[in-house]
Amino acid sequence: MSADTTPDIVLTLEIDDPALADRLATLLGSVAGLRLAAPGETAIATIVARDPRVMPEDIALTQRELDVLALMAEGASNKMIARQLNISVHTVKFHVGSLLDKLDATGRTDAVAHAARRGVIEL
Amino acid sequence: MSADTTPDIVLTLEIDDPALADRLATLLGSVAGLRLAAPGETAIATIVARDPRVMPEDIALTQRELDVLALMAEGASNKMIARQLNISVHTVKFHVGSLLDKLDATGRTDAVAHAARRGVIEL
DNA sequence: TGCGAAACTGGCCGGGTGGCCAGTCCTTAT
DNA sequence: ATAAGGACTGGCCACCCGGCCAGTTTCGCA
Repeated sequence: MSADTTPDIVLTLEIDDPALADRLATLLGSVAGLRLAAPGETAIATIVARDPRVMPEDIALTQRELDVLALMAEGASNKMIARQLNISVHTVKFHVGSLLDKLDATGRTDAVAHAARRGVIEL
Repeated sequence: MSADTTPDIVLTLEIDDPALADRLATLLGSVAGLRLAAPGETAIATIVARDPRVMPEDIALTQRELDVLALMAEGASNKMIARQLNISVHTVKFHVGSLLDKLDATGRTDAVAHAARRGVIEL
């Protein structure tokens, strides 16, 4: 019955590696001031550790490609991107084409999805 | 010089609320077996707590819209989606149109990005 | 029993998209 | 000097996308 005004910090684990999840659960279980969420309970924060399987190969994108990619993720059309970056629509298409190649995507939607998955961009 | 075979679990914090980040950093700092990552160091896991800003209002999507949305996120064209779901391209466009409305998106790329942000789909 | 919502389909059309070709300029590496 | 790669631009063209119109069927709910 402490008079502590702040309740425990409730955490959830989203960890692919079972062994790591176990170690963390054990370590955190004995820390006063925080605890793991009960089933169904909504946590205030989440500990994530995804399999870094496909991560290692980070695609080498040029700065300009990253510029275009970011605007693509915002749903911008080639025309809008061209205006934003002060370049021609043709140049935008050129960069988009390069992105489709490097990201192994079939279209701009696929490119954004792939980039997000690989952590190249943040949605 | 302990003979412990397992090194510390290295964590990073990605927390919007500075106060919460502080509390967590303090709590975790005194736990043996884990520590926060040094600047530039790559962590094995990340503790995330995003502002639950737009989260509360979960968009009401029909099952069919979810089907279409999932395939859109895979970069599928309307034609491919139509074949997958055994419906006509017109029907696909119909559902895509509904998705653009509900997700307040300007195009399919934007729709997928919005859906991913709102947790409607997982990339 | 009627009414709305969801799912489905068609035609039409302007504008967007992506692929292909070719070319220039500039900077860095060999 | 001589590549080599990045950024940039143009034209051309088949195809896709999204918006508009209109229509049918099926289901559950009042």
